[in-house]
Amino acid sequence: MTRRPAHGDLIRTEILALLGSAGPLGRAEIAARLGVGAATVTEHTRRLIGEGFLRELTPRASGTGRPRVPLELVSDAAHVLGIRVAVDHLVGTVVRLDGQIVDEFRLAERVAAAPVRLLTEVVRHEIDARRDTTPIRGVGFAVPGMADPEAGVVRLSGIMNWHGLPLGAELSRELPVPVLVDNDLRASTTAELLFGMGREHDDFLVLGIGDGLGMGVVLERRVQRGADGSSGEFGHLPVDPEGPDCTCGNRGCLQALVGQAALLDRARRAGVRIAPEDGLPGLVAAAERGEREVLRLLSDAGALLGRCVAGVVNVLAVKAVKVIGESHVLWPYLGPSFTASAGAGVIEPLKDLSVTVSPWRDTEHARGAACLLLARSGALTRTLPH
Amino acid sequence: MTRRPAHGDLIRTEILALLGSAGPLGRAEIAARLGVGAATVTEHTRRLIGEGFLRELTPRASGTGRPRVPLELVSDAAHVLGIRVAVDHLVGTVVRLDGQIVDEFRLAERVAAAPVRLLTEVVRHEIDARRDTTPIRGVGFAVPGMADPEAGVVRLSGIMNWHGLPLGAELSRELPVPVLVDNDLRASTTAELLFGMGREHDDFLVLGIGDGLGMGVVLERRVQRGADGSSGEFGHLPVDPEGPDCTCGNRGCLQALVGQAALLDRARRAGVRIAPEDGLPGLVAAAERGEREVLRLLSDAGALLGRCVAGVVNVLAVKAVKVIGESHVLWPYLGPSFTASAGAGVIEPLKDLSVTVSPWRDTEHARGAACLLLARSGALTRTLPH
DNA sequence: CCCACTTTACTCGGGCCCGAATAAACCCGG
DNA sequence: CCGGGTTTATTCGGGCCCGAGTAAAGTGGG
Repeated sequence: MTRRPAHGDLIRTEILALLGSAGPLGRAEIAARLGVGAATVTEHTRRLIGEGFLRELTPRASGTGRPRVPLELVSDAAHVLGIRVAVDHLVGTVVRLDGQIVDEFRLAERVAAAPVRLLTEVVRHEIDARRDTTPIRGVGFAVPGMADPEAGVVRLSGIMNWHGLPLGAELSRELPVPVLVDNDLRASTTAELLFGMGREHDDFLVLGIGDGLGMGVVLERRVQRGADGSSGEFGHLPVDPEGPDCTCGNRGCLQALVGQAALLDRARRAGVRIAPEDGLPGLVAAAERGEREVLRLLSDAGALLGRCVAGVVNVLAVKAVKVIGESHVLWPYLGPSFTASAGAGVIEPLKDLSVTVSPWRDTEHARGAACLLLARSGALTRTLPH
Repeated sequence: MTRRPAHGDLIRTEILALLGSAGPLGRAEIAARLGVGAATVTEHTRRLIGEGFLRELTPRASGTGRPRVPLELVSDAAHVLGIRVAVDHLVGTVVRLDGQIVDEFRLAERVAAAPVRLLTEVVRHEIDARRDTTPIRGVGFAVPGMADPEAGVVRLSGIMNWHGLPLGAELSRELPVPVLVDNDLRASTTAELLFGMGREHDDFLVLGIGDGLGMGVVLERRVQRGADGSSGEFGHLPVDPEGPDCTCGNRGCLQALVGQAALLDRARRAGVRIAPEDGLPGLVAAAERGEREVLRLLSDAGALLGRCVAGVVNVLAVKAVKVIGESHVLWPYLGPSFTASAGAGVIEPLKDLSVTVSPWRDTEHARGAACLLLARSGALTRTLPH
């Protein structure tokens, strides 16, 4: 019976994201596209203009009728910082209101042992360096593992060895700006909702293929979190009770069969020569060389992935899937069988399932982390530190 | 960007359902349990009392402080009719505000060919018969197949041979009360949300085991519908690409492996003697006799089901599953392996997944259909026909 | 018996969203 | 150049929800 707040400013956020991705629009068109009353748009835009987030352009007559007044997002009115925390490095991005990255950096630090101290240091440095230009209005952190964004707690991150770490609270104490923490894939899912798939779909899945396999779920334009923020553990979908042991303690998880490590392992055991130090690139290279075993392995993996995704698609009846993650470089080899198998496994009314893959860089989760802030535009207007 | 209405009166509905299942409560306690402001409860209860749906009981001092004024649901203030439409019969229930069934009937009619005429007739008769007692305020229909409750259209029901049948619109024209149409499992899921699992969980799954296999999904106290209301097709989860053909046209669907028909078929092929005319009871009898093959078959089926459910649980991070459907009579034989396998397939933080089975009768979907009305209490207060 | 104290319930002002009515700003044709 | 038509934007009143403050109705101690 816990009534979960829709963490306010939903329409504000939608207006900003719409103008950020679809360019200047008149108020009437904003209302139409968002399915919102015209009065609501007038009221919100008035305030957003006052806050400097929007700007009116000169009216342009469009044939007949009163000319619309296009509203433009002032993209640089606010910047937010997004940090992706990985096991052996950090990626940071400075992101504008329209979701575009204006700056990025990478640090080869292992933060697992003393996350609060190290992250505080990095963020403080970045905030200070930008004090004289567009100031940073908030920081988002994308972490691997199960993170509860409401509480700002990392419930369980095996790879970081964190258990119930109250990262949000501790960083909030140290930092002069709002702090949000979420799972890395959900962060990128949020970015998709605001600036990617969300432009065309209210319901979609985000399949994250990388070290692990994750699934972001968006239903009715809400990123689903599940109990304690532990949703999206697609990699631990049980596939084969007789399958190999998984890091999670169970057997035959999807990830233990077609995760990155599993693919490498199986390729090597099939006799493919991949040097220990170049994992994923080695696999790609082998595929590019046309090694039969690798191609078959990847094709089978794609088919299995497609079947599992089809299962989720059938249950939730979504019409679109976006594929992201560092293993996207394998997509030329996974994709065909994935698409075929997903199509074959999906019920008739969903046969036109759209599967999208787009270029992926390490910065994407960091951008997603920044988008956590943009998704709660209310956080952007808190008073800045003096 | 379609903004979906939360089909109003959400709090009204929650108040009625809470009082219907938890007995008389003071306003303060209602507010606390629903996580709603006290002012909101005052305002709503005032109106509900005015409408005759609630009644104040005599204040009872509870130790110290101002005595609470318990509010009681006037269960018989309104009745709704719920009709389950099955391929070879109809089940009707008259349901009170608290979700209890006050009357039920069963008709061995095949309505597939002329549904509007037959259903109109049945409902009109029932409304007329009750005109002098508590009048019927609305009718819900639970149909097999994909139904879009917003539009009231049955998109696709193979078993009824309906394609895009606008049942809601046509019945609305013929009937003097509000009409709602939904998929049968989602109807029962709605009943669970109001009066069952929903009392303890905001997020849960409803596994429907019967002729087909379905899955109702409740997230953040909302019954998910998916695109065009076609969510929940758990039975067509692709399990084995080499598996048997399924009625849906694909191969190796879960339902083709462990649906009722599949189980019967496999039992017979394993040499178990079950008369053609007693399907499910025959299977139960064989299991009760302790036939090895049947027990193993059912145990394997339970394990497979549990694994598939675990997959969905992992992705959505729900903490509870309710099992309903006519095959619940098999649960003594499916259940143990189901529970074990679901537990084994679920990630660590979800290991305490609660699996509940409760007695099931044919009337349940009909009750669910009635609950569709109760879930939109606004529909109950439309002016009655003269 | 009256006065703190506690708990419950209500009132009030404000925020947010909407639909309908109104105003604004243009086109064009006579 | 003026009024009808059209599209855009704003205003206004109402519904719904909330938090904070206030009133109500009891208890128990001095």
